Amino acid sequence: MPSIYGPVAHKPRLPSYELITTFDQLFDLVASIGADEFALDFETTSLSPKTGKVRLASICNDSTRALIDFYEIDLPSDGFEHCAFLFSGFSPIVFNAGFEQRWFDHSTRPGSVKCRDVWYLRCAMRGGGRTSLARFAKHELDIEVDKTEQVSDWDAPALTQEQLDYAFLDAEVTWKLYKKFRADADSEQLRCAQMFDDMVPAVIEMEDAGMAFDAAAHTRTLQGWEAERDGLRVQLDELLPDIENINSDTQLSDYFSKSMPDNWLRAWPRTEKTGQLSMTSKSLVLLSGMAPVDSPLRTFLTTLSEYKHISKYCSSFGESLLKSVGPDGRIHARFNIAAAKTCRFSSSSPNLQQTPRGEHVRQAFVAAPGNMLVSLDYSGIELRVLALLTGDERLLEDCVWGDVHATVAEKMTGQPVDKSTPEGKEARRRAKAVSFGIIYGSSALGVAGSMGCSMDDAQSYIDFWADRYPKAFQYRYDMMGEAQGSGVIRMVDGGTVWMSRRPALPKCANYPVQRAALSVMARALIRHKATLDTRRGCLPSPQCMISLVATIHDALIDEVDAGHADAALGWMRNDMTEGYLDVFPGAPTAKLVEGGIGPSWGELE
DNA sequence: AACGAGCGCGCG
DNA sequence: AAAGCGCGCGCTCGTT
Repeated sequence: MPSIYGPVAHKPRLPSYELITTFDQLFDLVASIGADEFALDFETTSLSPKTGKVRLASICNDSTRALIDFYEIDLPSDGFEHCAFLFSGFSPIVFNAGFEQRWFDHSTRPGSVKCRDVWYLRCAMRGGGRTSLARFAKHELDIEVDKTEQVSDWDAPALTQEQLDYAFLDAEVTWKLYKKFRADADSEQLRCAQMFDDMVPAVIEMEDAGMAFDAAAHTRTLQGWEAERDGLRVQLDELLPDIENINSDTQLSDYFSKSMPDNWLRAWPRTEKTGQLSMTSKSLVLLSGMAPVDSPLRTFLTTLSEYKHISKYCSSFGESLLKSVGPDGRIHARFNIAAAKTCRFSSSSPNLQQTPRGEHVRQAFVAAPGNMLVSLDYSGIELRVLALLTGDERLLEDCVWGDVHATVAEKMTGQPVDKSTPEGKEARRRAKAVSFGIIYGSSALGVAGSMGCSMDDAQSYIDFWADRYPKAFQYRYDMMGEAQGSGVIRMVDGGTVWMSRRPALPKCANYPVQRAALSVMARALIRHKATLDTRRGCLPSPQCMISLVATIHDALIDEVDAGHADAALGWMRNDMTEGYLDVFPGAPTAKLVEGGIGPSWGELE
């Protein structure tokens, strides 16, 4: 078949590449790559294999530079579908592995091609984040990648020279980036990068499955919020009719700056950048406490706080969540691997990780008819991994066999804590704030701020903590020392995180802990995906559902056929336990996970 | 009209 | 320099 592009020879103005238009050429190309590493990039006619095709694949390493046009390949139809198997056993280097992986999995046995992500390699070496290939290339290579062709028509019978060049450039840039980071990577960092790569199949499963959403029930919930919001709005308008937009913190700040006496303005917390009066819920409650009981001002401030709360639900978790529901009645959120600096996941479109626990939002995330949701979370995982990272026997013992917060509370108050009394609950809550302060690297100032106590009291609480858990306490300073000495901190999974020139204690203290918790979840997720793949292969009826649907930092959620819910819970418990042991071999597993089964996210027993 | 900064707040 | 970690998103407001 003659090529519509004419002679394959290429204009020299850009680094040349071979245009592949026949199956034989492709076969030879793949054979010539052999075991060598190579970068790969697809141009596709849509974002999903369900609705589109792979038009181009560009391949680049030091000895091979090729661009494959699958519309030209001399096969009956849809070239890529029939050629993808040629890449079985290969591990292409890509940017944004989830994308290329989906197309391979659609056309070959899932997992037979395992994409490796150059961005995850960078994350393993420097710490996580999100970027585009263009920004990545600009920052690391100072190469400008013009992305205007990215959204061009990749379905056109004949592609323009610009389209072809752009397509190849992405693979070339990916290869250059990979070489740069691979040259500096040590084996531990590579082990970490592989962990991120290995998470990709689980993430694809979660994103593709989505979570069923009861839009009708949520619409009723939203109507309730809106009625409450509108009622509060009427009250606010009656109390302060001269504020044009009650939703504007700036206008509120201006109003109070003019109308309130100086002693109020001195007490009123300010915002960080612009110094206007803070309108946080905390500030409003603080200020309302200064106003006389039943005064209009007090009523206004408390009502404003309530109004802002319910407005938040309306704007962030009302219509926008309903709009996120796909044609299949499910919400397909994204789970972004290593998106946080600590390489924790982030979630977006929508951010499932910020779904409110209250106001019946989680009840709208349901299992489809005939299914149940199965969920477990690691209990107190951050304190637990802190104990394991530091070898603090007493902290570990308290995490595993006791109640850390109650123990710290007893230490702080000098009295036994009865969790059934309000005093006991309050003491435990305050102890929890201290322990979190330690994990976050707080100073006495921070602890005092979060607990609403004096600096002296806060310091004494911290001293109690340091006395009981000396190794865990000392760890924070060890990590700061490591950061100051080397500029990086080595994480438990082998990855490293670049720290700023003068690293602050809070970050040095927290990053390794937050990262260790992520590592545990990552190992659990990888194992659980493998378990579900195996179990699905043994099911009597193929339409019987067992799927990962979400991870919320320290929790996993599956949706499963009701008849398999108990079994799935057991598999999940085992996978989460083994994932934890992958990171901390031999660690105690008692009371490690808790959770249950239910018809919705909000009703798990 | 589009964009970014700033703020606030939901979650772990 | 700030000094309790990590996110994403909706809103307002000034700039382009």
